[in-house]
Amino acid sequence: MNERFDPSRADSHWQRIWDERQCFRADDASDKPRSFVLEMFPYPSGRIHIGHVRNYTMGDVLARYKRMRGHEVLHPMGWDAFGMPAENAAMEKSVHPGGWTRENIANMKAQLKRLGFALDWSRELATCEPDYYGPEQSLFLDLYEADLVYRKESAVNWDPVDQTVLANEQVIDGRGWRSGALVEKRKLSQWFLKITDFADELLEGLDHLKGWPEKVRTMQENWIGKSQGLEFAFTLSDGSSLPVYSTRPDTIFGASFVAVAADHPVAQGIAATSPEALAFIEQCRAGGTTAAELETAEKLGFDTGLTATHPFSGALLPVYIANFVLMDYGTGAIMAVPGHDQRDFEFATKYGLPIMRVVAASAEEANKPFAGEAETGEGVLVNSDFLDGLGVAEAKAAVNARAQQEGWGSAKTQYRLRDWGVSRQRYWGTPIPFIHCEACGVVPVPKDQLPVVLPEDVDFATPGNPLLHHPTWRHVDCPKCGKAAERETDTLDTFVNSSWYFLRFASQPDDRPFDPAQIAKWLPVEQYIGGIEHAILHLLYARFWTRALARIGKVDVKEPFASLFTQGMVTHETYERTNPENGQPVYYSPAEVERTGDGATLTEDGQTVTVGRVIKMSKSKKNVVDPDEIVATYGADAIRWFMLSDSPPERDLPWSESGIEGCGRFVQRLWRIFGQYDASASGEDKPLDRKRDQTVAAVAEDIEALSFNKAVARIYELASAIEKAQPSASRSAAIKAILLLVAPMMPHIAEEAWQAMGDNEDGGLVSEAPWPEVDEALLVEDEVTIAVQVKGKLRDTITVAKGLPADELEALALASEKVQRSIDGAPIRKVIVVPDRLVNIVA
RNA sequence: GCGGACGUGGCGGAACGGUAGACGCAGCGGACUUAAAAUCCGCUUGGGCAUCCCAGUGCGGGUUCGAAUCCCGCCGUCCGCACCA
Repeated sequence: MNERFDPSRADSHWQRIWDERQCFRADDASDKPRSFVLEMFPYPSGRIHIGHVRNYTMGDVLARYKRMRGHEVLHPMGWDAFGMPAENAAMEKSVHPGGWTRENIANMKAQLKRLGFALDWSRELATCEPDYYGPEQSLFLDLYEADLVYRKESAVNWDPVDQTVLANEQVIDGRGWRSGALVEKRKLSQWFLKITDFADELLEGLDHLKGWPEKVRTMQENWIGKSQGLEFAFTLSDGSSLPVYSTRPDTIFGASFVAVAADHPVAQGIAATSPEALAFIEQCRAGGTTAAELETAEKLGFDTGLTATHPFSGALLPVYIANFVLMDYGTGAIMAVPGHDQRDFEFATKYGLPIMRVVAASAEEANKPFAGEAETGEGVLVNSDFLDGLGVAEAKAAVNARAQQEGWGSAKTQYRLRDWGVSRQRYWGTPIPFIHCEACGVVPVPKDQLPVVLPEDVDFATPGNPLLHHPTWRHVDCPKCGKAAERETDTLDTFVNSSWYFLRFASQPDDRPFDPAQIAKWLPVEQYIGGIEHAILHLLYARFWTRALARIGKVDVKEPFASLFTQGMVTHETYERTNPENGQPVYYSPAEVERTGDGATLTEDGQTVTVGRVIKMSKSKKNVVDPDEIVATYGADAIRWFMLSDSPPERDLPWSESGIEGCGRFVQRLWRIFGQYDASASGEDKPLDRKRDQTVAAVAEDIEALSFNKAVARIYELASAIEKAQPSASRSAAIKAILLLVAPMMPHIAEEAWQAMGDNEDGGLVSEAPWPEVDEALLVEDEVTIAVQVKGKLRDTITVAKGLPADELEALALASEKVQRSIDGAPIRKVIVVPDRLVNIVA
């Protein structure tokens, strides 16, 4: 063996061998147990970033490990290739989105290959290709036939200067990001998927997703937001009826005003005759639209002059237009109970409206004043007529019953979840396969005419959707009547693309989206790994899409991902100086900076730069490192090892230059250990045998739990034990074992050493070798070290045979000189003995 | 504002309610070398500067023979958000 391991040669060598032998192709016909390991596929932005490397390394270790455990592993890769950045590039650099995207894919694929991932590239897919989005169109038509797709009016952000629809993120302070023009709300007829039909199913299904993090399930549960409440109508002073929804009907006697959303018909009606009301509504629309902005914004209202009659007391409650009421939830109108809802409390305080107590800790506290905030907890009803003395739950039931009985309201289950709007007024997406005919209306494209292919000859110089002003593409004959008609020019939300790609990975026939028999074999995905930012939307949409396909009999699986793991971000410290001219920070990249002990200097001028906080790597802060450069310097195994070391995978991983250097050193250290392998060595080293098998068993457990940092620590320990050992058959066995343990993590050096050891007669690869067997008997220690405490404080430790009875342990503990000194003659009151663990003497 | 999580050495972190700080990084000392790199050995929570003891897991309480771990109340940091009526 050479003295040093040379990754620049070995990496590409083994990557080529794996390719040639098609080591990682999944066999659909295999009768082995199956493992579908999947990481969220990347958007082809152009370069792999460190976060991808972390994500794919974790999946790769699991995939390679499962293969060693005798599983048939499906570990595919593809490209989430539709989306806005390609169109932005087209506008900025005059390149075609398709060309730009495909070039990025080629670059990133080469980068992934250099990292040595065990991927089945034969199943590679890109969502921007007709062989992917064509089948998607066909599935969309299936859902349409099943009445799960419909059209309705919905508002979009319209940039009047760029003549284009903007995404929320393109609206900055109410203005278009490019034009700077004030954004208008425009109503368009758009396509929706009936995800709300599945609200209960999706909620219910969360209970069975045992392999999902609790926090993600909670987030989805809150997102779906099932609530039980009362929908009832107020009679207004103009004679009309105003339906409201409340989850706290028990507090109805505490209602002191009624509020409607700015977009509510009542508000619109008032605005028609009141310029002040109109101005107020405009003001509400101008403000921020996110929850955080709205919740922290000052509560504002406009008194409409109308009143609403309280259904029980007959009191006349003022009706306000309020900026904190949402048109999208419930009926867009509320009964406001300031005493028991914080938002209502703030509003009532501002506008001097009554704040009444209707829930109290006890009847005696019926008139206790409020301590500056609403009380939303449990209690008994007070000041509430026939409800007095009831608990909150009973009172809700009583009010609901009365409303039902008297015919002015009824109990209702409400969901926060809204239907999924999938229309995008953009070019670079899946064309929605419909045709608009003046005579026949909206007509689906017949399946034998799919795919509806995006035209390549498009013009980005003209503002707006290129599909709209393409000279010929839109114009088709109606499939029904044959007269001239027009294609739908909206494309599908890219979340549709990612809602079924895992199905296409499992099966990709030419003539249909997938073969259900293959889906049944591979799905659900055994382990899905990706960023927490997808906790709600992507994961909920994928769950919905799968369930929708199951409902219409296309697949036999309801939940696509059996286990989910959400990884942390990769972070790095920042380097900055303050620009003396404008006081703004100027950031420097790690490559421009030299780290010196506590501080850092800019290489260019040798002057110091401030070492800033450790934050998520981002281009704007320049605290990024390029995986390619790391691979070129240290090799793929070192960067993979770094991704797995130290930080638990669900937490953030701080990147550091010294950390990757340490990983590079460990690669060489391993190489020296491998070099000590001697197949002919003899002699037994029992403690090393035990350490070896304990490590093998523990690392297996750690990998299955995705606790890679712990597995890494154990491998370090075994490495140290091997280095301290004398040559023996045991040492050679331990070296072989550690090679197999690191093989899923550092496959290149593992292959190189496997070959160099030369006792794999058939010339097999370590990538095809089985995981080492463990002698269960060796795992059991025969000696244990026991803690001896006096009054809970450690005073001594004693090493004894494992399984020693309690009375003997107690005697040994009391015999300890240190213990006797600590007891100092005090009477012993109690002795707690935990066999094989500790003795605690209470004196 | 609401929801979710997390607080352990200089840093990343280990630790079924049972020896806190495994393992890695950084640092210090030493060996090897003409020298450097590489490598190897040792030390590394704080304090009293004793093989001994005291304190110590964000802060304050509590449960327990025993708490980083369980409970209550604070403080701080991070993440998500579509006002959930």
